[in-house]
Amino acid sequence: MMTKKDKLMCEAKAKVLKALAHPTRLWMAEQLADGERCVCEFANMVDADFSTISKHLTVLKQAGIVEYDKRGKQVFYRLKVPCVLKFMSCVEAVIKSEVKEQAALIE
Amino acid sequence: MMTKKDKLMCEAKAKVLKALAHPTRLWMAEQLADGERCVCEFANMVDADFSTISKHLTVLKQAGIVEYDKRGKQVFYRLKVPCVLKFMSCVEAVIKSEVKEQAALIE
DNA sequence: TGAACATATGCCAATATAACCAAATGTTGT
DNA sequence: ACAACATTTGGTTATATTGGCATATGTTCA
Repeated sequence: MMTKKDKLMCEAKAKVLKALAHPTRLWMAEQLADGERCVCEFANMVDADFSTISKHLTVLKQAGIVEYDKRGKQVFYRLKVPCVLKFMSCVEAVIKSEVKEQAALIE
Repeated sequence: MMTKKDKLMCEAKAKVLKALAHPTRLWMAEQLADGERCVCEFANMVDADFSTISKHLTVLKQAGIVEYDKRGKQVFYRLKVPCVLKFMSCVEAVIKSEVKEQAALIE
């Protein structure tokens, strides 16, 4: 049975996953594995409006994945819970498994 | 720079994450850690329309997270890449970190 | 063959997300 | 105080997701 407690817990977890479940946000989170970045750096690296990038970072912030630091005019974001990226090797395994199957179908 | 290749890769990964980023789907995936389940079992465990459950399972299937097996009238789903659940301990760490911070604010 | 059952699919309405532009906020240096 | 800059916020529109209902498909058993 999916209890009320289960539901609440899964909603909380889903929120975190959802935050990472966007190509741009995921990419930015991965970049932060190398250390903090300011919003302006992302603006140069990603092809999207400045405000769009800012909003994506806000989503990551609200999910508890990143934290930030205002220094002067700039805002620096960094990973708060770096383990989120360790998961990516598994996600890649899922993708590889799919690709393999599709390749097998073509044969 | 977020290259075209980066983008494609992140889109693929995001698709997998997105599939898990729904409370009901996440819960169902977690249940499958204990072994396969048929759709009818989920129907008894989750408070949602049968068709809704079926659709959620289809999303997990298309993301490559689960696979199924038709046996008689029933369809059994099981985890295809079990490591996806290992990530949950990290997701829980994110949540705990948030809860702690909020608790600290109240003090 | 036909009834009973398990699951999937199509359609639709409600809601959530994403992106851009324009405008607001906050900071630094003059 | 003002101009220049970095970032956030609000408004709007386009698109995607979700969930339920009704319907279709496929299987078993009599």
